[in-house]
Amino acid sequence: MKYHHGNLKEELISSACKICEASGHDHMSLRSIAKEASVSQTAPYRHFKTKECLLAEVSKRGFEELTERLRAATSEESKATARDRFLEMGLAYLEFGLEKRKTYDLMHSPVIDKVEFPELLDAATGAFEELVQILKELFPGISEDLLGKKCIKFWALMHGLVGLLDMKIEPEIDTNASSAMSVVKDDFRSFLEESLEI
Amino acid sequence: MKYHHGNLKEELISSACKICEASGHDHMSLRSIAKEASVSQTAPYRHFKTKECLLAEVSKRGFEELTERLRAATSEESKATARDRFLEMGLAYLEFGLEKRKTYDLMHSPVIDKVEFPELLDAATGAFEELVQILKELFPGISEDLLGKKCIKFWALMHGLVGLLDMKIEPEIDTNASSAMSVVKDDFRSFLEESLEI
DNA sequence: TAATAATGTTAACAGCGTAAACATAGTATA
DNA sequence: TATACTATGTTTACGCTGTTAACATTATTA
Repeated sequence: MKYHHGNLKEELISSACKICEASGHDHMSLRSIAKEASVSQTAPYRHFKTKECLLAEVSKRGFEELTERLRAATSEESKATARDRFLEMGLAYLEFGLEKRKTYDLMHSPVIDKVEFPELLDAATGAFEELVQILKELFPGISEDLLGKKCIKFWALMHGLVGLLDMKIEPEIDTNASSAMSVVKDDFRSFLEESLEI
Repeated sequence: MKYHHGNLKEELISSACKICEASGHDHMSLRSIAKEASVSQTAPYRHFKTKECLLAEVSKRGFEELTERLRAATSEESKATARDRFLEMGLAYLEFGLEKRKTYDLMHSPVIDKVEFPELLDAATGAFEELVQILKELFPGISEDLLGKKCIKFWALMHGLVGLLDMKIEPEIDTNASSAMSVVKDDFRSFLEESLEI
């Protein structure tokens, strides 16, 4: 066991990511992260000024993975139509939000003030840019105003859906049949397509 | 200063609400809440089994206020059309989310597991029910499936918008003019109306 | 080779949620 | 009315947390 770790910063981040997705960000303690990386509890302070800085890094990784997934979904290599690739992107967003729900929560948690972390803001904007690109392709020559509205609408709808999908707030309708949410799931494609209209 | 407070439970809740909206729920300590109510730091334990129970009560109050605002917005006393009252409800939701942003965050925070607090779940469902009612009025005889889809769509859109409205993730469009978000704000009515279609 | 910087550890601090033991006040019962 | 009981408050204490300061070890550089 050597005194100097060599790659501690990276290992702390991946330990933090692991703990975040396993237990949720409010159960992430600096000490548990340090322990996960087999290092003393104050070692992280050589690499991160505060706990929030480490959490910001985890959040940033989350946005980077989201960006990557969105990019893959809309990749032109798939030869599919722009509309289909847009739909794939919607699915990819939803899948990320549900699969990595706890990380997704951290990414949108007010505990990290994005204004204080420009790189995190960039990562988040990067994900948004994937949406902008596919919409520009889908609507060539679209006005900035309309593009903005479509972006916000899609993003809000997806973000809202992720938030609702594992909450149990549902209308008291058709309780013995499938829930309102599963209706959306089953019909996600038309749900998404409709979000293109405005 | 009498030993027995008389109305401590209520005062603890309102102190908690106050601190929540002032500082955000991750800065709410049981001790600071007790201090705000001028009482010893363990006094809350005579009224709440854990801190989470007190937070759940704050969250519940939030959903009750939201429900009240939605109900007021769609009140038939206004003599407006169902469509207009629906639009008012959308505005009311957004206003609540932005005005009481920190409470709104608590209400949707994963730190409180709604499944463990049936009364909280009821309060949240109550707000949702306001939406169900106005949509039933707006679309008489609507099928349960379609109603469910419209509910989810509206709810997700509103929830997503609140989440986005003070985040700075925006597309790089028209940077010298108004932001994409302000476009949505200016055109909120048509944005909302469109959400009725599906 | 010696000084310095980088990166680790240990010790200590105040603030946190919570439990246990105790104190006081209100209420029911004899 | 006296006494027991219950409800509701306080004090004390525990382990966990983020963070700082002081110290130890290794790597780098003059």
